Amino acid sequence: MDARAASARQMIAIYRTRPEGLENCPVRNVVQNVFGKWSALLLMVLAEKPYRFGELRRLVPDISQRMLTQTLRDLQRDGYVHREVFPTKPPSVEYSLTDMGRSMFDSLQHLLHWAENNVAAVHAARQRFDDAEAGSNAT
Amino acid sequence: MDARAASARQMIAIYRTRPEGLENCPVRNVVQNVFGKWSALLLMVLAEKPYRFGELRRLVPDISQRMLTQTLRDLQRDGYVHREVFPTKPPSVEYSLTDMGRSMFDSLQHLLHWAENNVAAVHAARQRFDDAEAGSNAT
DNA sequence: CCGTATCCCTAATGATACTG
DNA sequence: CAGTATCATTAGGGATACGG
Repeated sequence: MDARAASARQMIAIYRTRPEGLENCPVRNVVQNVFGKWSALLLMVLAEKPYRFGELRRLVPDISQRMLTQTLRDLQRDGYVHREVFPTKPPSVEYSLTDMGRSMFDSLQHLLHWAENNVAAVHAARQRFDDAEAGSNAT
Repeated sequence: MDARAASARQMIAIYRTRPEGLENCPVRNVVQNVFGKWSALLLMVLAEKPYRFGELRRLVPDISQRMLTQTLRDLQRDGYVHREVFPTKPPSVEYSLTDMGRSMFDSLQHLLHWAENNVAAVHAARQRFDDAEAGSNAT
């Protein structure tokens, strides 16, 4: 608790110390890009093993081709994903995590596991909140 | 390395097994709400200690009042934040992390720290990517 | 002081069609 | 098979003014 507080204080210090800190904040610069609608999901899939473009599409059935391309590109740009083109006919492209991607994913894991183990609790909290809200809105 | 793959496979299994899995996926249901533009930042601040509404505004100077209210409300709804109203005149409101919030934040921490320690590497990766792109676009 | 309501604008996403 | 381009839609977010 004091460890957490100290750690938190240190991080927000970076953020709020100087005006440019707002732009250089790791949370905004780094974390934000992992928090896109599809990023975490794709990282999870790629953490299992490398996959081809079409395979990823099938594994994440509700992503559009547009967002798949774009998200992979963003992840590649930040250095998490490696893109390898095989000059077959027709060409195939394989995506895999880089060392940096694996390193980052290991840190992200903790949160993913927490989520897995606490979906029910979060849903319950929402339920309570919504019920209380409905109650206070009633006459 | 196989631990990661196994863990990842298990998680995406949950996600892709059944159609309703798409909606019940912890990543979407839980993690997504921590990944909003301001959520992680506010959690960091509140992890240090409880704060009043106005204090939070000052600590995160570039958030609008609207988004501060809304983000706090969302975090409260999911059970991470407790909202306590003190009937002073004028009223003051204190926000603090709940036990669940602290538990979740501990898991999020890992990622935040990774980001802190790797901002430079991520920026470097982006630079390389953009340079390579510019190169291939040139004649 | 805290929160809400409104208006408005931009960025994010999806659907669809087309190319190497 | 992978990827791009275009269009249309929506959700996210900022500014401002008002209310308890």
